[in-house]
Amino acid sequence: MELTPVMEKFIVRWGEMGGTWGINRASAQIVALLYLSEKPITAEEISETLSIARSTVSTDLRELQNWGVVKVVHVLGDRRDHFETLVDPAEFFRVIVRERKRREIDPLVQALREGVVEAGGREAFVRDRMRDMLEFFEILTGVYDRTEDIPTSLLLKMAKQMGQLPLKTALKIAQLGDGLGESLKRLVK
Amino acid sequence: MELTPVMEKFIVRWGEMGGTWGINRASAQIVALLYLSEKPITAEEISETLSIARSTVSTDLRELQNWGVVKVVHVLGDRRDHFETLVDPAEFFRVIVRERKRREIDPLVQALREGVVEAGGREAFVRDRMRDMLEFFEILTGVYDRTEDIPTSLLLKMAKQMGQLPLKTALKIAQLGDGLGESLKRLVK
DNA sequence: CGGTAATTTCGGTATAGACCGAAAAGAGAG
DNA sequence: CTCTCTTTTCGGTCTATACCGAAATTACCG
Repeated sequence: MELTPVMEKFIVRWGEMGGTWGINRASAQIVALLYLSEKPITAEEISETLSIARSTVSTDLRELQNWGVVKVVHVLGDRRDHFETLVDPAEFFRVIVRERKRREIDPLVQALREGVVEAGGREAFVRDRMRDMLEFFEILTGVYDRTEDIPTSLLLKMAKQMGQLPLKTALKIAQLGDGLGESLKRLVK
Repeated sequence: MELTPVMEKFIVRWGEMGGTWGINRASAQIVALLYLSEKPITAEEISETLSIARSTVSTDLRELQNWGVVKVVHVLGDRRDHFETLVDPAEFFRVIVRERKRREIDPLVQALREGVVEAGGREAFVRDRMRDMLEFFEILTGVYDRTEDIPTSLLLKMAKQMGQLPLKTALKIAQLGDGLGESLKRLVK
C-alpha cells in the first residue's frame, strides 16, 4: 500500500499521540492506517506499509482487538486475516475512555475506599483528604455512567448542542445548582 | 516526615497512575505527598520522605509549578521554599485536562485542518475520514470550552446533579436531539 | 564582601517497555 | 499426512526518558 504525504503525516502524528494515550506508537499507527484505508488490509500489508516488524503487527493487532477498536474480516478465497477499524471517531473515543476508566479509575476508587476505612479516626486528616478525592471521582464516574447507555449518535448530538450554547446560557444552567436535577426532569416530562 | 502505611499506599498508587497520565512517577508522588500534608513542606523534606534525589525533586517541583498544581509558600524566618498543592481534586483535575488539551488535542486539530485542505479533492476518501475526525474533535472541544468559564464549584454541583439523574431521564434528555439546545435556553429564561 | 544555606543545571546511568527476528505453532490444501 | 502459508510466541536488543549526584549557581546572612 502506498502512502501519500498527507496520509503519512496523519499516521505519524497519530502515532506520536498514541504514546501519551496509553497506546504504543506502533499500535496507534496501525489504527491510523486502518482508519485511512478504504478496505480491510492484511497484517503483512500493514507491516510493509508502516515498516513495522510482522510480529509486532501481530501482537499489536491482538491488543487492538482486545480493546475492541479493530476487527478481523475474512475475504472469500483468501486465507489471510484482513483487518478494519471503527470508522466513527466518537465510537472509537468511547472505547478508549471506557477502557481507561476500567483499568485506571476503577482500581483507584477501590483503593481510596479501602484507604478511607483504614485511615479511620486515627488519621483524620489523611482520611478526609482521601475522602474528598474519592467523592470527586464518584461524581465523575456518576456522570460517566449516565452516558454509558446512550447511543453514540445521540450523545454526539447532545454534545453538539451543548457546544453551541452561548457561554452565558451555559453559565446560567450551571447556576441552577442543586435545582438542575429537578429542572431537567421537568424538561423531559 | 513519617509516612503511615495508609499514606504510603496512597502515594505509591498515585505515583503509578501518574505514568499513564503523562506525569512521571516522582512528580505524581510529590503531589500525593503534598496533598496529604497538613502544611506546606520543603523540597528537602520531600526528598527524604520519598527517597527521591534532591535534584529530581527540584526539577519536578518546577514542572508542577508550571502546570499550576503546586505553589510556593514562604514561612517567616525560614529561607527555604515550602510547597503546597491544590486541595480541591476537581480543581486539580481541571488543570490536567486543560493542559493536555492544549498540548495534545489542539495541535492535532490544527494538523487535521491542514490535512483536510492538503488532501483536497485529489484524495477524497482520506479527506473525508480526516474531516470526520476533525468534526468530532471540534464537537468535543466545543463542549469543553463551554465549561471553561464556569467556576469549579458550580461545575461540580452540575456534575453531581447529572450523575444522580435516573438513567431513563438521561436517555430522554439525549433523545431531545437537536431540540436540546433550545430546550436548555428556555429552561434558564 | 566572604560564607553558608538553598536551589538548579547538567552529564551520566539505570530501567521500563517497545520493537525486532528467529523459531514454533497453527491452519488449510492437496 | 505432509507441505506451504500464516500467525503467534519469545528471548534479546534498542531507545526514550526518568532519575541520580556532583558541580555550578543563586540567594541571603552577618
